[in-house]
Amino acid sequence: MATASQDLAELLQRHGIRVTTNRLLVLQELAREPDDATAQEIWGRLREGRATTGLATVYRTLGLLYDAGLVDTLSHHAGGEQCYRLCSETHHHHLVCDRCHRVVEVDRCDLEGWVNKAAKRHGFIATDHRVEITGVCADCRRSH
Amino acid sequence: MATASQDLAELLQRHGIRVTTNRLLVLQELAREPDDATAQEIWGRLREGRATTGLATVYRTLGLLYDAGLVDTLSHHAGGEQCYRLCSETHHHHLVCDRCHRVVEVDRCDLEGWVNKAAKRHGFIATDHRVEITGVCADCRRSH
DNA sequence: CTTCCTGCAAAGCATTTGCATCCAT
DNA sequence: ATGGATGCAAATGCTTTGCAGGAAG
Repeated sequence: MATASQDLAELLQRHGIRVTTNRLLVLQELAREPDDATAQEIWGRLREGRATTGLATVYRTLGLLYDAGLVDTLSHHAGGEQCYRLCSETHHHHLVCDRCHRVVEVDRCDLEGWVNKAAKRHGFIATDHRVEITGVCADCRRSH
Repeated sequence: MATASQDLAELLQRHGIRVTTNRLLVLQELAREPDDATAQEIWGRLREGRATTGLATVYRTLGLLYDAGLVDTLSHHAGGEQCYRLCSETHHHHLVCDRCHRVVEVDRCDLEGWVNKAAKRHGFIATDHRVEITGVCADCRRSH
């Protein structure tokens, strides 16, 4: 049986990214929790452990993972810190809770038709699209 | 007949924003061209004219206009400079050209049904949504 | 007159980069 | 071996803030 760490290593290799201790640590941190995290948060958590990883390395790694399409970035607080989040490698959208900032992926996307029509109406040819739905999640609704 | 400048002044007043020379200048600059602009670009253009407006004032003004819902912000280059753009005050979405970065508003949005269904599927109650379609505009397609 | 606005310079903060060293392949 | 990865510190660049003087109601 493959360990989680081996899975992550393979994930990197599959994307032509050299496997290093730091990269696995960052990836593990991203995989650990469903919520998103800033570069500085991830760095903080690594330092709490025995890791000596530098902040610059965390940024470099996140950039790499982003280019490979393994993480999404969301900017909750416009202009502030960027949030990173491990994501599925297929087309999907985001559902963000206004209160707790939890992010959930919406997988089934059947908007291609609508998107193409809207684009065409303005002379565009659509190549991609991105939807972000904001609202209140079940937990937050219940707890108030 | 009302001048453009008077229209802009009324726009500010209607939103409870004090009318000042600088604010009108920034608003005029935003209104002048359909493409979006960064704070620094706007500042540069004002300085090319006779204005002595400070960069800080441009930022303060844009923040004000944003809070009032008069401008949208887009961040093309994640983490880089923020782009501002005068927008209609009603619900709409964006169509962004990958090549020239032109932004067009998509007004008719009939996605509420889809959005609510997607949110409900994950236990959310949707309060808002935001769609960004990327593609290639007619001009860019023609010129290549 | 009083409150808010503005310009300037300085501060703040997230992110990037230079470089010597170290590690993966 | 050798090219890429890393830690650290310094640099960068966007944005915000403090403050004294100026404009709007």
